[in-house]
Parts: sequence; C-alpha cells; structure tokens
Amino acid sequence: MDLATRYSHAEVETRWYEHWERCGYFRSVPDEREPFTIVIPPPNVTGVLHMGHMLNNTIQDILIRKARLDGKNACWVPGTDHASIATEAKVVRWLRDEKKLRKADLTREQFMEYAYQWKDKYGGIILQQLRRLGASCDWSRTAFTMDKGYYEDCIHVFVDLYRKGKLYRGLRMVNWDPEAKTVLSNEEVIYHTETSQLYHIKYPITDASAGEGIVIATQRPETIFADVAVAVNPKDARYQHLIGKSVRIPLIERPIPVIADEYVDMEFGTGALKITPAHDPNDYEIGQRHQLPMLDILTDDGRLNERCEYAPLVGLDRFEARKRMKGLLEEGSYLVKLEDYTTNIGRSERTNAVVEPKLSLQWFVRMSELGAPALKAVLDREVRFYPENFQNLYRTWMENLRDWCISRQLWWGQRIPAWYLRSEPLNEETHVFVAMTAEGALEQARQITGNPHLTLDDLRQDEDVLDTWASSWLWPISVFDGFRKPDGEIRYYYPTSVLVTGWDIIFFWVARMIMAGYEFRGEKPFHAVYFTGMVRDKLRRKMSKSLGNSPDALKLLDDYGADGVRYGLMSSAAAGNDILFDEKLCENGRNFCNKLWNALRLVKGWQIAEMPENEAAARRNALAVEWMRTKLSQVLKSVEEDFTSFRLSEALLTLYSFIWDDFCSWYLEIIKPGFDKPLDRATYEATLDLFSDLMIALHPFMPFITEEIWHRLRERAPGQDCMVQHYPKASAFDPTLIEQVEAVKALVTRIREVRNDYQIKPREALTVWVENSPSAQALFDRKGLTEIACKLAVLSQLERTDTEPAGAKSFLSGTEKYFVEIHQQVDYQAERAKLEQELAYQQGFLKSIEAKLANERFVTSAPPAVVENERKKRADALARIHILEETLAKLPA
RNA sequence: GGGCGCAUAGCUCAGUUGGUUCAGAGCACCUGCCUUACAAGCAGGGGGUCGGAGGUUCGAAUCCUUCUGCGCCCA
Repeated sequence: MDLATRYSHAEVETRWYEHWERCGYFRSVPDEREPFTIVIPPPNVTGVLHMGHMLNNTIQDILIRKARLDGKNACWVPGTDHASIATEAKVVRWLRDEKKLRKADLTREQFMEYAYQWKDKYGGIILQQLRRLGASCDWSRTAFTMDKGYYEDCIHVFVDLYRKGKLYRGLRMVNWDPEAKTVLSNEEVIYHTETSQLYHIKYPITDASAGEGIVIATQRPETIFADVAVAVNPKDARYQHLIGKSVRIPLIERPIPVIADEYVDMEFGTGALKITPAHDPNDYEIGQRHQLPMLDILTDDGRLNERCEYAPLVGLDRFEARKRMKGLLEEGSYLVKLEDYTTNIGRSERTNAVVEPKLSLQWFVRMSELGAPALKAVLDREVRFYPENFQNLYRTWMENLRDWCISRQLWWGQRIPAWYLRSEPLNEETHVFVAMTAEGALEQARQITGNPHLTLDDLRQDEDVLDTWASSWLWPISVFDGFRKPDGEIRYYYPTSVLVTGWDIIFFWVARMIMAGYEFRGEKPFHAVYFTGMVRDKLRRKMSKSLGNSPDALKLLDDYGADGVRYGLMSSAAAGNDILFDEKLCENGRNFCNKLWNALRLVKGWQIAEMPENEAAARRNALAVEWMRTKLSQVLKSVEEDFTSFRLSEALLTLYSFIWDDFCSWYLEIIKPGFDKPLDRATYEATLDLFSDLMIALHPFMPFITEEIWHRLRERAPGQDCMVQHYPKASAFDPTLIEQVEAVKALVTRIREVRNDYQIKPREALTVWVENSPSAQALFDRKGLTEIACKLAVLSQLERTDTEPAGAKSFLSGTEKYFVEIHQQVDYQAERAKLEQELAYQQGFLKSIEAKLANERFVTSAPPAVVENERKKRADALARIHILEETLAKLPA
C-alpha cells in the first residue's frame, strides 16, 4: 500500500459523510432496541456555525455515536428556531436592501410570505455546516419552530394554558425595546455598568410657608412630566413637615403630593424620590400601594408624547429630550446639581437599545404552578445536571419566579390566538376570546355576548406573536408530534436521554422545557442535562461576532479537519467549564490524526510470514499482544465509567494516551520486525484486530479518520462500517501483567537515560545484567518479558547474575539492581552524587511511611488494604535503600 | 446589596467517595536525534511547599472556618 506520510482529511471527510448518509445510518425509527435520544438545541435559523455550536454539537455527536455503537437506537433530532426578533430584523433589512420595501408598507400576510421566502433561501445554513463537523443527525426529522405542525402546537398550548387559568392578559410593567418596538422578557435585558449623570432637581412647594422646595435626584430628567408624587422615608426628619403637602413639577407646574414610603432610601441622593409609576418598576409598586395614577408619557418608539404637557419636547426622542431638559432646568433655576454617576443600564439583548420600563398590556404565563414540579424534579435528581452544581443556580431562579411575558410586538412568530370585539376596543380585558381558530372564537363571542348575529368581521385578532421561547420550550415534545399524536412515537423517544446546552440558557430554555414536560406530558423531557461552558478567547472574552474574536469555524474545519477540531474542543472541555479556545489544541488533534495514519502505514507496510522469526520473537510478540489486550480492557473500563458520568474529555485523553503511548510507542515498537524481516501472521492478525478495536473506541470522538483507517486495515464487506460496529467491551483482566510491563518500561527508560548520559548510540547493542533476587526472578520468569526489554532497549543480552560484573555501570529500577556494560570510564563522582540524592529521597520516603505505620490509630482505623499497601511500600523502600547503600559502598572513590 | 463559583508547573487545565511513589496532562522550555511509520516526529530532562492563615482527621490538593485576589448571576 502506498500511502502519503501525511494524513489529509479533506477528501476523507466528505467521502465518509456521504457514505454514512447514503447508508441511512443516521436514521432512527422506533424498534425493539433501547432508545437513546437527543434533541438538538435548535440554533437560530439565521445562524452560522460558531465555536459554541461546534463544541455543543461535537458533544452531542459523541454521545449519539457512542450509544449507536453500544447497540442502542440512537436518534438525534436536528432543527432550527425561528428566533422571532432576530429573524424579523434580518428580514426587514433584507426587504429594505434587496426588495426596496419597508415593513410598514406591507400587510402582515405579505410580510410573512417574504419572511418564509427569506427563510427558505438563507435560513438553516447552519444545518449544512453541522454536516461538515460530522454530526450524525437524523436529517429526515429536521424540525423548525414555525413548521405548520409546530405552529399549531404552540397555539394549542396557549389555548390550553388559558383554559386552565395559567395564562392571563394584564397591564404590567414590562421591559420595552423602543427600537424593536416590542416587549422583552427580563432575561432578554442585559445590564452593563455605564456612566450617566444624576440630576438634582428642585420641585417648588405649593404652600410657600412650608419652605422653598424639595430636591430630588434622577438620571432621567425627561420623565419628571410623568411624576405623580414625591416620596420620602416616613422616618426622615428632614421631610416630616412636608408629608401631605404638595409640590409642583418644574416647567409644567402640575402639583403632586409628597407621600411617605418605607421604600425610599434616606441615604441615596437627597432622600426624596420622584414617583413615576408608568416608567419605573419600583415606582410602579409604590404607585400601586398609594393608589396613585399612572401617566405614560412615552411613545412606542421612545419619544415624548403629548401627555407630558410640555409642548416644546413633544415628539422628541427620550435622549434628545434629556439633553434639552438640562438647559431648560438651568434656565428655570430648577437644576441644583449635576453629578457623574455609574449605574447599571439595561439594554436589549437583540438591538442594544436602552430598555425603557413601560406599562403595557401583555400576555403572561403564571409561573408559580408550572415551576413547582420542575424545581422538584431537579432537586430530587429526577433530572440530573452535569455538573451538578448548576442545581444551585437553577434553584435560586426557580424559587423566585416571576410571571413570564410571552407576547411580542412582532409579526414573525406564532400569532396569539386571542380575538377581541372590534366594537369594544376598550373592553379588551374582559371580552377576550381565546380559541384554536377564529371560528372557535366567534362561537365564544356569540355565547358570551348573547348576540348570535356576530360574524368574523366583528372580531379582531390580537396582533402580537409569541415569545420565541414560548415555542422552543415545547421542542422535546413537539419534534416527536407529542401534541398531535400523544400515543405515537413520542412514547418511544420521550423522555429524551440527555440535553446538551450552554449554561447561559438554563432559564430561557432548560427550566421552561422541564416545566412544559411536566405540564403537557406529565413527565420530564430528559433524564440528564449536560451543560457546556462558554467558548472564550485567550483574553477570556466570550467569543462573539461583534467582538470579531471568534475564529472562522469553517476555516478551522478546513485547516485541521473535523476530527482535529473535535479533538481540540474536547481535549479541554470539562462539563460546565468555560474553555479558553486556542487553535493549538486543534493542531494537537490534527497531529493525532497524523499519528494514527502513520501507525496504519507502518502496520500495512509489513511483510507477513506464516511463522515467527524465532523462538524469542514468538515469545516477545505473544506477550506483547497479551499485554495490549489486557491494557485495552483496563482502558475500556475507565472509558465506560467516564461516559457514564459524562466525563468526555477524560475518556478522550485516556484513549489518546493509550493509542499514542502504549500502542504506538511501546506495542508497535515491540512487534516491529527488523529491516526487511517479516512479521508472523498471528501477531499481524492480532494487531489488526487491536487496531480495529481502537478505531471503534475512538470513533465517537473522531469519526472520520477512524472510519478511514478501519477500512484500510482490512477488506470490509458492504455495511461493515466502523460507525455501526459494536463498541468493544472490557473483559476481566489481570493487572499483574500491566505492572510487569510497566517495570520493563521503567527499565528501558533507565537504559535510554544511560545511553543519553554516556552518548552511546541508540543502535549499539548493550549487555545488561540484573542482580539475582526473588523479585527479579518473579519478574523475568514471565515468558517474553526479557525479550521485550531486549528489543526496546536494544540489548544483546539481559541475564541474571550473582556477582557484580566488572566495568559496568549499575542503576536501580523498581526494586531491582541492574548493571550495564558501557566500555568507557564511569563518571564515579557524578554517579555518587546521583546515588546519594536518590538515597536521601528514599530514606525520607521510608521515614514518612514508618511514621504512618507506627501510628496505632492509622493501623487500626485505616482500611486494611491501605495499611497493607503501606507495608508493601515500606518493604520496597527498604529493598531500594539496601541496594543503594551497597552500591555506594562499592563505588570507587 | 443578595447569591454562586474559581485559585494546582511559565500558559491552559485534569485530579471522582479524603488513602497506590499523588502532586499529573498538553503546550512552552532544555539536551540529543532527519533511527528504513510519523520532524505534525523520536529519546531523555528540568520545573509546582496545590492562593494565605487556621481547623477537623491516623492521613488533606480534596472536608470546615477565615482572609486575599479574580469571575459570573440576580437586584
């Protein structure tokens, strides 16, 4: 076989992905096997592959491929999220740039048609990109949160919750995004510390006898027109005489009362607080307590409206108005002080506009009842979190649930199935008809109003759509048709096995899916949640498009191959830990591929003979194979445990070092035949089998190269692909052999060290003796071990001796004393220094062990195995010290 | 202001229920090698009193308290 010295991934990866897909390996249909199900966290339909996706989906693919190899019916459902606000923004921009259309000029229906057009043309690119990564999703199941069926499910759930009294419409303080002109949930508001200015403004007192005025502090001077009171703390001596009096709002002279409320912090600002219930959540609360009116002075796009009563500012943007206020207040001598001030400003996650608290009529889900079973499930480990400490975060949030505002003032999304009477616009709060269809709503309207003559034209549907998360929380149910066919295949696939997602959406999505699972199916949506960390750059910044610090995912795949990138991501990605991404890690992955490739070249390059070269080779190879099989069992056992506890990086690193170090550096070197010599068939076949097993074991992590090598190792029948084999199972193994080989490895290393020290050529054969002792005997009685040592250390002989050979350098390895013939003057001075250092270490070591063993309480309270082990350590140390002392004594001065 | 988490080699991090010669890996570094699989490699090596202090224990990187320094979430 003529193979290039470097592995090239490009052709291999596309070829195998196509092959797997053609063979239908990704497809899952219910059968008698145990299911293993994952639903993808649907990326935004507008999304393109970034580092976070690659990490997240690599993990899912590893779990899915492993389950498939374990003989389970693995089903990974892909899909995308319609991402209402993000996508609508994209579509609006596209319409403007490409079609020269403005949203305002389109009807809702026209807009939706364009939006679907856009989605079909540009949406879901990311699903194509996931294929490059090797994702073995069942593409035939690709779902989309705006698919017809999915849409219906959302509507069904809305109606269901409404009927159950878990959904209501109400006037509440909400976070308003004046740019997108929509309400945002609390989770969609991002707080940053920003500097602004604190205005100290004097409100003149109506009753001049009580004083000149009261000074309040605010960062938003333009909102004074919406003030309905000034509040002070009832305990505040400074203001006692003013409580109950009234003050006048600067510029407009409207009188407002001075009230007392515990909420007011006497230390903050001047201790007097302007109360603006329509534009501040805390003021809203105070307003409610004191039955104050609410005055909304802002338009939906953040401009002052006529209710502010100050004509010069009507129509101005809130920030422009703020600027003008400064001059106006100064002019009227109302501005007492202006100071710089740092505070947390909330901005819209999507548009980055400063969020305005605003009073608004919206739809809310009552969270208290939904939250209870979802919290319990996690605390009872019914749904297990990996890592477990995310439970804390989850609990804190779940214990402080606030009602969820699920209406959004957008078009791209599921339109809220609520209808109102056109003739009674003011009665919306009472005359709401919630139904699956307009006809259903009409039916209700007729009954409730008692007017049988009402027609569809008398009804008007709510203009708003659902919050995106109010569709994605149904994902694990809806993708299996759980609402429309509750007894269909969902009974097989649900609850899903594991959810893999970033911890940043634990509230947005994870918590709500758990709630939806219990609410609509009476069962958890998944058994486990694996939280991935955030991928950060070397400066610990979250990778984002706006920072431009994210490497181009596709370029990484080009440069290092999917296997290399998967390795790079996984090698440093313990669950829940953020990873500082470094391309260097992908380079390691690529190098590993090359290592595997070259191991293949080596093995396939050998000539084969029916019989071993000689007795020695036969023994050597037989033991090597036995050792490798034993070690493989040990490794598989540990890999299996790692998978059970989702310690995927551990599993990968275990396999990596087993393959690189044990298989390549030791095993292949042991059995490697001499120049132009053949390898015996038995060893060759065993090696191919071992190599094949290694490829299956590594396949979940690095699917492409393992498939390629699997096929190059042997001629495989059609359908005999690596990805559909059985994962190798650990069998019972005897650790003694592993220990013995480790002893030989240590010996070989010591001999190589001697070569380095004395500059003896690697190929120059050396003669080595081991001092006769019971332990030396026990070690080298193992058939084949001596031959292995000779091969690896390049020895002409390794024999036991009772006498010290002349002109040899001695050294200690394990508990044995060895002599190596070096044909040159031994540097006794250096030798003595080395031995003394070693002796000092061993004596210290011995001392610590003896202290332990002399301790009565240790011997009585520690487990017997631990004590026994300490005794063995003592015996070994004593043996070593004896040898060292003896050697030192005999050393020429 | 409330809560959560982190601190281990120059860098990035593992280290599971406290117990094996347990102080590890990769990268970086040093020395020697283009040895007939692989220089994307091979052989060998140096480097950390596990953030500080105290405590529990026969035994602590691991458990507890506290301090310091970071990070994050919520208000």
